[in-house]
Amino acid sequence: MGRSPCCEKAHTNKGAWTKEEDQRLINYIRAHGEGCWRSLPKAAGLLRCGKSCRLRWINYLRPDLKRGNFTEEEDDIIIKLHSLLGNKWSLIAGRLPGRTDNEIKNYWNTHIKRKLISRGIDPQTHRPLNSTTAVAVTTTAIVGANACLDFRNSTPPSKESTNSINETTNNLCMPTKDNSSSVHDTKCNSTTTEESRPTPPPPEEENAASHALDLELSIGLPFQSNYTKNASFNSSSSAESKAFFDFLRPEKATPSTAAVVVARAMCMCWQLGFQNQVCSNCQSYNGLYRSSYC
DNA sequence: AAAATGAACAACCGCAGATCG
DNA sequence: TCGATCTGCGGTTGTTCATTT
Repeated sequence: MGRSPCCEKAHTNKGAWTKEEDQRLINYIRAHGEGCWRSLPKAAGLLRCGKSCRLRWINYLRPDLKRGNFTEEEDDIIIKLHSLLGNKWSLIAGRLPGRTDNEIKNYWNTHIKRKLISRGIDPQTHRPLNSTTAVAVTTTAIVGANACLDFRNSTPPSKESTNSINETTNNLCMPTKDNSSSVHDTKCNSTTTEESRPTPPPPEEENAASHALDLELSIGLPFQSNYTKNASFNSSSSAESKAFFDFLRPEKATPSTAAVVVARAMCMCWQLGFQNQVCSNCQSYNGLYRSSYC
């Protein structure tokens, strides 16, 4: 069957945009707003594919873009979010106002990757480069546990996994003083097996992962919002898993969805900025409940 | 000064999910 | 319910600029 091409390729320009093309696109969007990228080129008098127009606008012409170098703080946020989300550039970009997914992706590939490697950290796994065995074992363990909160998988949580998340929510926790534990220590109080514990990373990784960084992913909402108080959470609710993914998209997230999601997926230690100490509840440094709860 | 090399960034491509009729 | 279409995402490629030899 196959799909029709997004545009008539024979009559479209490719390559770098000219100033005139940029101006036409800006003028059109100012007058008519975004939307219907397919018909936009013709309407705006551009010999470009709709996708190309969209990309140009989003990555380069949008007025709210923040150009210029990334700050150290942005670096830390990107690293932290990447460790949670993987290559979900659009989600990461959603947490960095003024930055685009493409920009972050490029920046990751050209700067941060190298930075992490020079620190002896695998940029994909965020673990020490020489601990591949431990990583493999850990990964297996997590997958075996249905990876209930594996953000690196773009598939929304299954009903079962959402259930698991529910069971671990609203538990206030405070960090322990166990500073001897590693960043990724998995002293899970349930079924995590001994062999699933990863090798403790070197102190350097702690910096890289920036555990002390409070990203305010909770948007500062209290747990006891009306939603969280009153809603009878049906763990198999698709609305809830939708809320989770909406949360990761700021333009879609509402205060209620954010509160719900944070309450369900993140431990309180995350919100309180205790990520530099192992938490007695979630048993991790990153505020994420371990998959062993699943 | 010129060529070679590497880094940075813009843009393209193909795919998957969402939406609509 | 299903197919067609649209949109957005992530990976990859191509081009430009800077640095090194």
